[in-house]
Amino acid sequence: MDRRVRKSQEAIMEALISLMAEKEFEKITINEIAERADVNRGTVYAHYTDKYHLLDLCIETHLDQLIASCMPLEGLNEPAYPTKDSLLRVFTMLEKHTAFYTTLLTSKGVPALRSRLLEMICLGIRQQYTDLQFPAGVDQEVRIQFMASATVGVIEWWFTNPVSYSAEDITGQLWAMLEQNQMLPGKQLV
Amino acid sequence: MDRRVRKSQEAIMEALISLMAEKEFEKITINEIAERADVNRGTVYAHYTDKYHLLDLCIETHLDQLIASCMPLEGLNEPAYPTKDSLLRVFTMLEKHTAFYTTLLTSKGVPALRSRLLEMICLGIRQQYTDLQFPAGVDQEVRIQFMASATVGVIEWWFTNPVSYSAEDITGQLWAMLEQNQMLPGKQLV
DNA sequence: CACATTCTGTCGGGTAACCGACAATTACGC
DNA sequence: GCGTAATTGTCGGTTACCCGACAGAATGTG
Repeated sequence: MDRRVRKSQEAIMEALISLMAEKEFEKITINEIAERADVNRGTVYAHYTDKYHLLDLCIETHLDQLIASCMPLEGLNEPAYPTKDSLLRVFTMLEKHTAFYTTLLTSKGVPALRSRLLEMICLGIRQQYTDLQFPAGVDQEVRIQFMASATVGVIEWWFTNPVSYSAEDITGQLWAMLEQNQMLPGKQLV
Repeated sequence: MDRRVRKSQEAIMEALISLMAEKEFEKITINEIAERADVNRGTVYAHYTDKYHLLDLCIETHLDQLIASCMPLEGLNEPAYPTKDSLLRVFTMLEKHTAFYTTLLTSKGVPALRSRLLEMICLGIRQQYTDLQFPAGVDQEVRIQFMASATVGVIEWWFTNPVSYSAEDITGQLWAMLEQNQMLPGKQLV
């Protein structure tokens, strides 16, 4: 992608996030976004039809990064199913964009991120677990919904609560709980 | 100035400073500068003939900012001669660009900044003191040189020493010494 | 309501940055 | 030494951004 396009988009998205931390989404104007991004107003319209479109792509971009971060690393002999390392990579990415996630998870009137996040995590789990054996007795889709909801809940709590664990800490705790509930195939496979 | 020009120049200058904090000036290449600035290599050449030119303009830009910061503020009834407030503005500006000044004042082989800084301060003092009475017995140019050298020395010490006073603190101390040596016209005028 | 102000979305002309390529020079390792 | 790689400085075609202007919609203030 052209260097200029990337810079403009990054600046515009960052501007929106920083504005959303100050005032509610509906009160934000394209003018403000352009000004904060230090970009001509026309440039905003060149990339996005309106601020709703911008918000959508903003979410999409961050979730894509999140997906990429939990993909098994090539050359490191990582298995195709989730590991504690891949989970840590996700939380590290979340931590890196704290401003974005705290804003969009707490900002009232814009619950768009939470549902997209849950959706994304379900999809990720479903893909990674497709070839694996699970303990019997529970429908696989129910199990996936269970795990995804629990994970999203922990993420939300992590961002909205003043007590701030590090990415390593929270990863360790979440992983322990998932293991404790025998919802990871590790024990069957390793 | 065109928004794009400003952004490019800021990015390039900042890249040079950050590189100078890591390696000596002669080892730095245009490629590295462009890469760090996230700018096409051609853009560097569009603004500067070579890295020496870039370093010069870099120094010039920062000194211009410094000069602007010590100008008497309009509308605040500030006198035309230096005040403690104007000195504080200078140190605040210095503090704001700590990375630049510490790098350029400590980096061996590039004593360009120190001499330009002394020169600039002499000029500033000479201009601001042009209409004022001084205690007799000392040539005015000698006095100016004395004050400027002392000031530059304090600035150098401020940046190169691990003990870090705030801009307010160091301003207070320097002002006290200048007053103590009766080198400020304040007592004669006020 | 009338009025002023701000915001919106779009357009066209101008310009700076991008990118890839090039030959010439310098730096480096065998 | 000699060959390879990196750096330098320049160029031309392409693209994205800037800027000012515009009419229409929305907002808000008397």
